Amino acid sequence: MTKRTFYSVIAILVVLSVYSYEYFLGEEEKTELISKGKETKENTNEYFLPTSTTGQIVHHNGYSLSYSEVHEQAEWVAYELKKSHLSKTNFKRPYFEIDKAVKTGAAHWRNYKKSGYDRGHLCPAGDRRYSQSAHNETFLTSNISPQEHKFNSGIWNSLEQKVRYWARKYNGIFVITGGVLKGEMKTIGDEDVSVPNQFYKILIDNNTGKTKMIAFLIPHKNSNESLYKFVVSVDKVEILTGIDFFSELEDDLENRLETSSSFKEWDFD
DNA sequence: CTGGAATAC
DNA sequence: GTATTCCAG
Repeated sequence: MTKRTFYSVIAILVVLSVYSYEYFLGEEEKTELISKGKETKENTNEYFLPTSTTGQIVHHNGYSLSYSEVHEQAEWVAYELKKSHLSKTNFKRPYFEIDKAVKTGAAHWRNYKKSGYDRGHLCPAGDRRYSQSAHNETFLTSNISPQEHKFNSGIWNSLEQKVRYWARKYNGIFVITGGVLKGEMKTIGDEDVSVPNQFYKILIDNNTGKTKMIAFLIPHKNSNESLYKFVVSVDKVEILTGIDFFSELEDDLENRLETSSSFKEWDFD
């Protein structure tokens, strides 16, 4: 065996062992890895979790979130939307449940009843249609924020559909989304759930060889303007929210990508 | 797709 | 609270 062949065999063994190790991991152990932020894989966007300003990160199978007890909703929800996740299966909408994984107690859906606001999904049900459990998991009150119906079914819905389009086109993307929980906000319900004045969505594509990201910041009202008009730099969202995104990226790359508000790499159709 | 609400049990 | 049916952006 030549030296070169020997090293090739070693390389193959290493790759195989990594994959088999992961294969045999239970969900709990995977969650462990995620929370420690040590999971890195090739050809995937998984696990770009932002920092938490509230100190309460919760991991579900289909998404992770950072819960703000003060505002009774997540400051961010993060998940990977793989190409393979895209499905047209039509599940019946379940009832919203209180997220028991939120130790401080997530809000009850009653806060939203007759409030005039939608229970707006942060991780959309439409992104988790690959299994019944993944779909139902999005119906936790830690995954919703009060949204005007015209906003939710309008421009926000358009953005969510664009995300699915990009996930299909770019072979999966990683999504971070939430309301901007700052400043004066209206509240609804007995638990005073804050109504954000703006919502953001940040996408990173680490699959197509060249890492690219894009951020949207949209006022909480419907708009007929084109989506690209709401593109901002990731830095702007960081300044607004106090959340640090993509800190695991190499500093130069992080800095270069986060200061940019260019969207030329993203096909808007 | 995104959702609410009325009604009956 | 759950299930069904009907409704709107």
